[in-house]
Amino acid sequence: MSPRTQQQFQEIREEKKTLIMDVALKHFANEGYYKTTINHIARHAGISKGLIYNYFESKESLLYGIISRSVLELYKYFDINRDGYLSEAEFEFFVRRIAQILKEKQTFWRLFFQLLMQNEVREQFLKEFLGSGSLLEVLSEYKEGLYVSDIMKTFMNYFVRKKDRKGSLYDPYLDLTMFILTLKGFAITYVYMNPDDEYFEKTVNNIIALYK
Amino acid sequence: MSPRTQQQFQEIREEKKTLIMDVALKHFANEGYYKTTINHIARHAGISKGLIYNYFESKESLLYGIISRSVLELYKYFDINRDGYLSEAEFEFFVRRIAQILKEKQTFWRLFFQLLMQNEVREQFLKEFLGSGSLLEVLSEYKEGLYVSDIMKTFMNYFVRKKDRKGSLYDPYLDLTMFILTLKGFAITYVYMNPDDEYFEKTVNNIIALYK
Amino acid sequence: MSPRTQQQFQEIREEKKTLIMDVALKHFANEGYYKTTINHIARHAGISKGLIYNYFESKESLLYGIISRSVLELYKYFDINRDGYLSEAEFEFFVRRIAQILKEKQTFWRLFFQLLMQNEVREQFLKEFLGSGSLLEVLSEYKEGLYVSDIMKTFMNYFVRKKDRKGSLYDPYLDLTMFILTLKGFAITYVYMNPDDEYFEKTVNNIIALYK
Amino acid sequence: MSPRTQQQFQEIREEKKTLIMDVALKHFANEGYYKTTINHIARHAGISKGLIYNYFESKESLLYGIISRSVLELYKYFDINRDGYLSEAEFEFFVRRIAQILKEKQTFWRLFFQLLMQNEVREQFLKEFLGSGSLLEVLSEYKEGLYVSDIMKTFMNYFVRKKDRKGSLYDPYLDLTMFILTLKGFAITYVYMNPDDEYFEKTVNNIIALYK
DNA sequence: GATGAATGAGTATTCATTCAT
DNA sequence: CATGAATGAATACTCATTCAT
Repeated sequence: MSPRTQQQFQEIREEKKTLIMDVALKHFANEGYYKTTINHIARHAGISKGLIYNYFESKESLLYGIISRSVLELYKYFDINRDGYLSEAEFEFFVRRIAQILKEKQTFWRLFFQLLMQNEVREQFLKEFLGSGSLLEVLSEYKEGLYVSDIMKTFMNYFVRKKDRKGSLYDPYLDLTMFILTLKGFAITYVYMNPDDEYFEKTVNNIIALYK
Repeated sequence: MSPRTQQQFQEIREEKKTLIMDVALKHFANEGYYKTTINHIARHAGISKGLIYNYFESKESLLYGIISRSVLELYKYFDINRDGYLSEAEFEFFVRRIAQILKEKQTFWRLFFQLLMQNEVREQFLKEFLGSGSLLEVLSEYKEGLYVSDIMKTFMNYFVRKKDRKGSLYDPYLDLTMFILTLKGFAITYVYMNPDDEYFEKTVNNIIALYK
Repeated sequence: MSPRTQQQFQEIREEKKTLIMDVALKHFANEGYYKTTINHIARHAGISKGLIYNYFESKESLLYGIISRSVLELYKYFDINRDGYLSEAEFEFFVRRIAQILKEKQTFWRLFFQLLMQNEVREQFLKEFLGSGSLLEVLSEYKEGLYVSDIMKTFMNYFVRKKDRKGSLYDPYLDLTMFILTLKGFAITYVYMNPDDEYFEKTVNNIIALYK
Repeated sequence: MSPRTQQQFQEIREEKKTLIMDVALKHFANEGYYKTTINHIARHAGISKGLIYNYFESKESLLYGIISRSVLELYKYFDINRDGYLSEAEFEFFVRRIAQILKEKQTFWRLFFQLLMQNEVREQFLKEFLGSGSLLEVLSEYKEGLYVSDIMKTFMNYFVRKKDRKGSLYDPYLDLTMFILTLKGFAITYVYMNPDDEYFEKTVNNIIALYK
């Protein structure tokens, strides 16, 4: 009979928020943001329409919430060393890590690429979430100037160093471009496929072999 | 003052249809299919809402019309020989052709990838347009069984033949996968960039060098 | 540590009720009844939404509570003698009293006039609160028949008696109408102005001079 | 079978806009702006919800449309001479005119006072519609400095001139304040009453007698 | 063929009210 | 007594589509 404590309320809030975001992500990713109605999300989450608005200001802010959450998780999962130096081993680790995250968060990546393909959303989206240097940058675009972000500088540095091994004809910028473009192709290919496909691993190995 | 002939009518019809599709494509690609209203299209095409329905049954069929038209054009532009044999020269030509089409039809490709990223649309879309073998298949997915389409068979054949040159450790299926995945990454990278970028050509050459 | 007595509980209840009504009045008056949400009131009162429903059955009954309270206060503040006789001194006192109450309860009067201006609310409102004769009647309307309420009879009586002084051409009903109408104009003018305006007092004196 | 001309469309638009505004005004004035739903208006106008949005951007802009229209009409009906001079005859004419407009546009005035009584609306409303000097200013407030508007200056001038007749003790500013306040009381009294009331005319005459 | 007024089903959003704790 | 999560009916607004002219 005693009222719920502040903490209990907090827990309920967190759980419900998570539930809503999980369900929404699934449907946004599969049916598309516009085709997914708030009603639909509520029904599949087993809650009322109104409750969603208790936790999120609008459909759009729900979308932002989902992305923010995933971006934060990405940072935790995946923090490249910021000294700007990437060893070959680290390079390989990086690629494998991306592949792994792609598997684990396949649904999020579907949403990510979906938004990325919409010109209008794209602009705002990139500005909002790619400011601080991240894996997302690698998989989206790197338009702003010349690889300004930390992660891009780190990679550039890595490919420049390869020049010593590869000879003077080697164009590190081209190799970087090719690497990122290949990574993107890889991501987009497997984001809609069963990642247990035997060629998933083979492809990863091949990319590493090509650009290490 | 003489009444228009049947053919003149036909021409007017075709012109109007083209106008509508051009305007619609531009807005679908840039603002997104859902965010683009029929009203918007009509206003920008300088015609009335009703007229659009004179030429297209629905918004969706307008979308289909646009895609069909482009697919048809693709066939004209780009018809790989159907004997299933692809020489090295033809392979190179094929890649350069894709790059060129990407440049010329950049807007269409933006729409294409946008739709491809939406799971639900994707299914129906692929079934509708990829049945008869085409470049689209290469840039989308090749889920249905094992490369059933003609074009895919042709490519598979090409990469299998490479085995003679590359030795028995060479996995033609992996190479094909890598090639297509790279092509996809290339397409997605440049679909939103200025194609006059100097690295556009360099990248094309590199892809050819890697997979020829 | 001793359990609270019945009376203490009662006092707490009264305090909370007062708090809620005070906050609600302020917001109803300033932002309008419809634009003011229960949530808003709760937040500004530093309590929970639910608690409001512990004290008031509904938003509407909260409104009624506020008005009832003010009406009761008005009676306390301001009880015209019921013998139906109003001396000139009493008349003057009455007008000054109204001006004073207008100053002190400015917020309530804002709410009062707001409700009065809504035809639908108006009907019900007037029936509910003006039945027993009150200052409110003077400042709202006096439609029901011919001045049936006590206070109106008293005033009518006052103006009729003035006829002796003013001569036979004098129309006491017209003078009463003018007096009340002027009072209303006065109220509505100052309900939104700073009542420390120097013309506030001057106007009061003028009204008294005109209708005493 | 020939399509409608541009002018026919224009006429339809005007008619429908008028219809919608008429119906909306009636309900806004009687049931209140917030209690009146778009659905309600549509049903009573015998049209669909959607059509209202074909003519007005939002519920609020419908309200603004209604007010603008009436304000424009007021200007046409009622244009005080701008030379700043008001003869006694013109003064009388002015008061009678107001009374007449009050009768003719009773519904509008109900809406007007309703909005005026809502603090929040009030501010924006006054700024929007009272800037250029008008009857509305007289019946609302005259807060901005010292009667800056033309119409107010004209009146001030009128009352100042009265000083010659009334003697040096006469306070023209007080008299103006009283006049306007009385006018307001008059308006508010009759805006909800049957204007055929015999005292309507008598009151008008009395106001003229008092302040001419 | 061409127009744009008209429709209505659908969508996001709000908010008074309830109720388990 | 007190809390705020939860509900759902109601509301403003959108937009593809129809159709009379």
